[in-house]
Amino acid sequence: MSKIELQATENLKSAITAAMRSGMEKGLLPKAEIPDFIVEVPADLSHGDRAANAAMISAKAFHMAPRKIAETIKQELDLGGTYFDRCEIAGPGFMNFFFGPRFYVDVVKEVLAAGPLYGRSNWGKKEKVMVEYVSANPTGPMHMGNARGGALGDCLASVLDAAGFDVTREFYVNDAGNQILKFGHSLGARYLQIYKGEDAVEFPEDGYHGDDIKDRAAEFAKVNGDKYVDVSAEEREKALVDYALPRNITKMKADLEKYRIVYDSWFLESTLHNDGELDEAIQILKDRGMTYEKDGALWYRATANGAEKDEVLVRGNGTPTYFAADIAYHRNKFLKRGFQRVIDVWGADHHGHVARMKGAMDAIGLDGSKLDVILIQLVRLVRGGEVVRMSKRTGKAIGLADLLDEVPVDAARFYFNLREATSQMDFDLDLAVKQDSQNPVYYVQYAHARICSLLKNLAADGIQPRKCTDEELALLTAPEEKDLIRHLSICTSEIIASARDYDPARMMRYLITLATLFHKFYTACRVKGEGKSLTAARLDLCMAAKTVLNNILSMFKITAPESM
RNA sequence: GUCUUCGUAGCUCAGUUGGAUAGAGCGACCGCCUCCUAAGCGGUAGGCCGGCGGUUCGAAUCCGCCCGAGGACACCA
Repeated sequence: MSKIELQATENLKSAITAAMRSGMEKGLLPKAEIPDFIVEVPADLSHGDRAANAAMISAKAFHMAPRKIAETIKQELDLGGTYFDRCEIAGPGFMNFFFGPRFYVDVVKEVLAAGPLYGRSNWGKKEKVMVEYVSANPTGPMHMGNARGGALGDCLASVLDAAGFDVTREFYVNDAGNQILKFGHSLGARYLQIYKGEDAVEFPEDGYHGDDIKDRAAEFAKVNGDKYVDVSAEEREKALVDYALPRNITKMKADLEKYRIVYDSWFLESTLHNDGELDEAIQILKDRGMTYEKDGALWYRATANGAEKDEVLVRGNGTPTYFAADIAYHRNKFLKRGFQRVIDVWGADHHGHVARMKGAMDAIGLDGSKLDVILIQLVRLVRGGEVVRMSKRTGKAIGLADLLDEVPVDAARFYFNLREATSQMDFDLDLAVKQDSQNPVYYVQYAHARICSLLKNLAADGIQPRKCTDEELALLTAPEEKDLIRHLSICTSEIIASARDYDPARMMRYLITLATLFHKFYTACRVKGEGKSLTAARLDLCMAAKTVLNNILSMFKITAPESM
């Protein structure tokens, strides 16, 4: 658990508050409530390491000019218990603070002491949170939306874990309901076509037209021969679904594992139908007066929770809708399994579903505000500056498996997390495989490889990293060294911010900046061949940078190569 | 039409609950390896923050209207 940077800010805040109180007691400032001011990292670092707006924000309450207030605070300020050793007043009344040498020494020591745990915190207080993502339809292969959702959901789960949440990753398998019937019809038609000819059997208009359906039907025929040709459609389709579905799910698991996504649980929708939870959920809504019957269907009074129109729970033909199952599913997450917070990663096309799911949670007696939905915007694949829709090889839409054939997993995971979920993005296939500085994946990995190479080089001369004394670490005073250390220090708060905003892309930006600062340090400061103490101190700094690079890359399941 | 995500450098995007001269990467141009990986570093050029109003000491950020792009509005999932 890293504390120094958070502590530095907190202590400074207390010191400023104390200075204002002292000013009031001496009659230098009017006795008034101290407004809630902030201490932040200034946009322009040349201004200082931290900036406080205390003077400006108090101007109204104190009826004093901000600069005058700032002067008084500065005069009364005791920085003794903080990591700061200097304060400057600037602009309209900003107070800028500068770290003293002890800060830099302590950060390097802290990173090295914490090692793989550096950056982790208890911010989430072990709250039980579920991240559900991908949850692709098991009737066919996964598409690009699943690829982006997979990278984002998986990395978000990691970020939450690092920020101190108790995280469970889940895949919801839609192995029941309408689309499974459709799946069965499609398989049935393809199976019969094998024995009766393509023209003799009509393929359902709304069926799944993909080749994967043909392939599964053919596999099934190879195993079972024609013995399902003359049985009832129901029996035939059940046998086909029972054969194909587990194989599709196994294939999805395999594809996702290639993508380095491993779930804690695969939740089958069918269990909700089979164990009565679905009926239970519908019954509760009935009991609460949230339903009515119309045109032979059972409706949910969504309009009671502000929705524009009501929704069907059970169709006229007696089968429940996806929506009904989803209510039961989310009730299961919250109530049966005790998740305190549930995050769903969905495609942007589901956005109409968000408000009514939250409303339904309230309607069923749970708290809809504990359900957060991240809507992933569209991905366009681009090659040679042009949008590509179809795979050249298969002629079909490019899927997750196709993408991973073409692009390294490292690049895919990196790229999909480079942008916020809410922004539409272009995935440049040319860039993702390019092995040069245009490609941020390599840029970051190169920083790690450079450190490893440096270590090898020094080891050949018999120099190993060792624990430096405070005096030795205090030699790290070059601007490039201080910039790098300062960036290392904010790792924990960046992870927390990332978790708070559900924005793993923030960590990718942190990582790129970290690489930049290391490369600058590397160019400006030599490690090898300096004095013994300075070499040792710089080596420690390299180890600290390597540690943080490693921690974040492994958090995102991107490899950190020893050499490139 | 209603809802929703957006609009910032040539391109792709940052910009943290309103703050200091609006940033980065790529692309363009110019430099830097007798020295730990040049997959790197430095420099130059490039902006009416979509537009118009409003709130504020202060707006890329908040509010309203307009313009433009993507997505959603099923007894589908």
